[in-house]
Amino acid sequence: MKNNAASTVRQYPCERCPLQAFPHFQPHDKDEVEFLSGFKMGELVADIGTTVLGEGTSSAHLFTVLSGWAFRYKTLEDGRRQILNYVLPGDLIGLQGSVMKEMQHSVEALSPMVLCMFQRDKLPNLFRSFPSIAYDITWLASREEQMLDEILLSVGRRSALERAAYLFAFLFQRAKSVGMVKNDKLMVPLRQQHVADTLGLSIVHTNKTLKKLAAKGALRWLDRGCEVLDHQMLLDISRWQGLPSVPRPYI
Amino acid sequence: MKNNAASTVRQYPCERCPLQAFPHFQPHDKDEVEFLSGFKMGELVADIGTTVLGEGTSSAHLFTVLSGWAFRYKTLEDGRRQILNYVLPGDLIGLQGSVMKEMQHSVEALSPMVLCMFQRDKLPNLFRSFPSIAYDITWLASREEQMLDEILLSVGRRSALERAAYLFAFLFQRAKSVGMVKNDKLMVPLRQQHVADTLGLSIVHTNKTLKKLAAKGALRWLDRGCEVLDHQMLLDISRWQGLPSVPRPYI
DNA sequence: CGTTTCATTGATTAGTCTCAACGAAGGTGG
DNA sequence: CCACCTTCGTTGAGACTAATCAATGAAACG
Repeated sequence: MKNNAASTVRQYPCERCPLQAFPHFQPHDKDEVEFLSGFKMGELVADIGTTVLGEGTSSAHLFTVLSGWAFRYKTLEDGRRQILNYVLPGDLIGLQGSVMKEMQHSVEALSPMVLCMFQRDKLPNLFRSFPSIAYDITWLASREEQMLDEILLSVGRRSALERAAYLFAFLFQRAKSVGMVKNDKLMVPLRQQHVADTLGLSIVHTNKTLKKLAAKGALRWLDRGCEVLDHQMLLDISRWQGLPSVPRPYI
Repeated sequence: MKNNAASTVRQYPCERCPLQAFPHFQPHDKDEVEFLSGFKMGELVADIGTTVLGEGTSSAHLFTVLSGWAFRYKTLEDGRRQILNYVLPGDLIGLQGSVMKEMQHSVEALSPMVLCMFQRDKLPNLFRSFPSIAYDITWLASREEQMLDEILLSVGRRSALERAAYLFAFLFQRAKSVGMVKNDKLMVPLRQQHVADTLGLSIVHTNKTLKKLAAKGALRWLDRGCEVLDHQMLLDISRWQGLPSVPRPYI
């Protein structure tokens, strides 16, 4: 809930975008990099707990995550919160705010983050000048929808244990594709409250469910956050076949 | 589950697109209509129960609904089904299949439908030739994401009664914007099984929940389908403030 | 007119929530 | 450096929500 000061610098020129390093990220050609370089306004460095984008605001820029974790969420009037999805490097946020009137959800940092910041007014110009990048944006929007479809299936129809297993298998796969998995293990910077608000469960029942997964050796809960230990077991428990592994764009 | 024969005719030229009639649908200019006319391959007429798009297929065209109701869904291996969203006139379906490898969900007709069918290979060309239409497609993708966000919030965090009320308030608003609401009442062509699979509840509990809404006078269950009677009551019960009412594009 | 689909209802069980209390770790201010 | 406070994770008990099982009637379908 904090809204920490966030500095705006420019550490990574687009020619040396850190996202290039990841295997299935499709490279841009020279013209595109040049255009994006002008489209980019700067970088936003955000601390843990910073609200990067707030529901109801229309100001909003468009961001690509360069490093760090965040989550998207909505709340009901009485405070009940639902986490909609997680945001990892290469993900685009704020498109809703750019394309529609205003944001209908918020985004909060789970770890220190660096974000690449774009000017939303220039989006129509981008569509005119660089159809290939416009297509990439649509691709990313489509992927977000696909992830939401899976998450909704999970929350609606899987049992608590399956749901939890699905969540960590999902995060593992996404994190792996951006080089965050070391030694086939992953550290996820979440509180149990985040897990509960993702799965649509109470915090107490979430705790009991996580204990079961830990007892099976699928993961381990640490002081603040959790370590995914056995990705395959999580896939088995959730009966999920995993994300399609295809080359993906980024902007 | 039926896959009825579906005929392909061309009853509505783009210049006389039936979607023009709806108040907040943004009109296209002449150039756009001309282009869309070439982009359009024909019309698909689908019966109740027809699978318009199937999970795992990549063939898939891109469709805009001209009339009728459908729903998008995913299933788990053991048959548990989650309905992800409903599809009404003006909605675009099959974008995932066009942009990514293949469809990750299915779409089934709830009523007789007429769909406008586009050739997916021409999508990159559309992005090159008509950035304004490309932008509209992105707008529609963003709107779908926004709807999914709300539905996920509902399934994850609302009680059974609130969830059911939200569903019918949501359908009422969407249907109203495409002229389906007469006399402030709406007929929704659903079985209780559809409602259950949308809300993530069992059919028995869904039945009991719907009875409560009916007892309050918010809706009425008929032989096959339901009539929404009191939209305001549904809004109150679900504590939902409704969809933003803004002009929207269509293709 | 038999068969299937759909809605309905009651009884029982299972899963999840709420309430409550406590301990451990980390942060803060004196 | 210590004392206090807050946050976070953990656990048990009891209450409640929703699932499952089972049976029935009504309407649609062939």
